[in-house]
Amino acid sequence: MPKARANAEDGRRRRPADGGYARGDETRARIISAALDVFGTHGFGGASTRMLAESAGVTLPALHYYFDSKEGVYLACAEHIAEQLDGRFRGLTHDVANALAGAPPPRARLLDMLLTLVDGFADFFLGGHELEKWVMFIIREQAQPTKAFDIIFERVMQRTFNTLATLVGRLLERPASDMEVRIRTFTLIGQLVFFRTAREAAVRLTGWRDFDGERLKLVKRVLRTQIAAAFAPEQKLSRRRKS
Amino acid sequence: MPKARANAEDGRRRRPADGGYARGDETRARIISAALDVFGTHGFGGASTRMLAESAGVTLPALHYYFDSKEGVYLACAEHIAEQLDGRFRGLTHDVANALAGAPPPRARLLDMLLTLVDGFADFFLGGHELEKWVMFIIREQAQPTKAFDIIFERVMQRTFNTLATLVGRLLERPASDMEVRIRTFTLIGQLVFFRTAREAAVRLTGWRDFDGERLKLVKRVLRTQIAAAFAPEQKLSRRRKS
DNA sequence: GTCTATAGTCGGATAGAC
DNA sequence: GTCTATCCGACTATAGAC
Repeated sequence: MPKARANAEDGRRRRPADGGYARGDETRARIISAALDVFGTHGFGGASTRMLAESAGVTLPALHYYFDSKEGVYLACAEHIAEQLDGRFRGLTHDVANALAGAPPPRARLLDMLLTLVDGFADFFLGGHELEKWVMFIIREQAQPTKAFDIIFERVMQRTFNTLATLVGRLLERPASDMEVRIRTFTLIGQLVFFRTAREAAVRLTGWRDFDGERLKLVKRVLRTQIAAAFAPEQKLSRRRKS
Repeated sequence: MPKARANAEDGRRRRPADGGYARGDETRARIISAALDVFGTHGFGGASTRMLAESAGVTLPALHYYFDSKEGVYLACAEHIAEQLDGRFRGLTHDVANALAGAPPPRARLLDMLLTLVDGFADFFLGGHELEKWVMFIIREQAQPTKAFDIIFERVMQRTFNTLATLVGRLLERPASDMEVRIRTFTLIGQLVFFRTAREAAVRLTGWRDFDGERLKLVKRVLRTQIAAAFAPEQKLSRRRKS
């Protein structure tokens, strides 16, 4: 895939020295917004600069003016995704992170927080926001990670996962670093994300066209049931102890 | 992505009329084998015919001799994947399908079958076979399905999913067509597949390099625990009844 | 059946006018 | 900052010798 660039600022062109965020910034934003869509749908290799330009309603050289190269546009997309996801997920995990930092909440409260969190993630992953193409962007990066993956992983995934793992850990009375805790956290997320990564299969297997309204409610109910069962006190953990 | 072709046999060139599977069939197989790797890694757009040819150790025109076009190679890959997956999954689900066709097995036996099945799927999705690149091939198709997705869906996914759903349905005392049953089946698979689709994230979050040996055992143990809990008799289903 | 050579197209990127 | 026009390399695909 793309060659690394020798110069400057993640492929983004430096702003002119006279300073000031001129009208061009709106164009810049429009390019990124369109590129998210195009890259998300076709991938880096499948998207052409001409597609990107047309989709953004700008001419081809505009792309190279605002971003040094196609890769520059791509990385700018990754940064945009990281920024937006970070904001969104921070909103979801904010209360949990606070609660976990303070006095240990009772078990019922912990489970409640987890269920609420999963509910929020379900809205995010199953609903049809503008954000939906981003997931494919990220999934593709997992097949062959570029700098874009580093950006998103370090700025969003790591923190969000650790918050979740800490919560799961509390429920299992183990630290967030425990591997069993981390695996369980991972499978938990997997249940949700699969509706997005295997969306076409999901659509065909359910006969649904989307996952909104009542359908979303059904999915959430199933998830709650399963998670509540998985974290039922008697079922706390499997036999083996680590140390 | 690729334009549909007007002619012949899923893009595969008809064999010469003198019949006979000459030496060329070995070349053909080598091309497909290499192409699976290249398409799996780079996607359709990201892969070039030159890559395909070099990787297979053939010259460029050989590609067009055996397959009409780049798309022909791609579709042949899809057929290969469908064929192999079908074989593999039939092996896994064979006993289950038989058991479900006969006299209703006791509940404990049903759960046991489900756990065994999940074990088998875990080996498949987490282990590092030759088959590993295929998953990315399929995941990409979910973003923007082409004929390749139809091939794989109809030949493998549908049947495998329905077997699983039937089993899950029995455990929940509902038909395989019930939406709650299908959703639960879907989340079940999601837990497994996520280790492959989000492999890079999984690797970074666990610090593991692969999911073999003891690590695979840990993942399997976690899955068994969770599934057993989710299908515990008391936890049979959520409140609502359908009809 | 397999090659070399090449046609024809489209890709990313740039020059230079305005 | 934004455009038209264009370069040039890489791409898919084919023609035609062997």
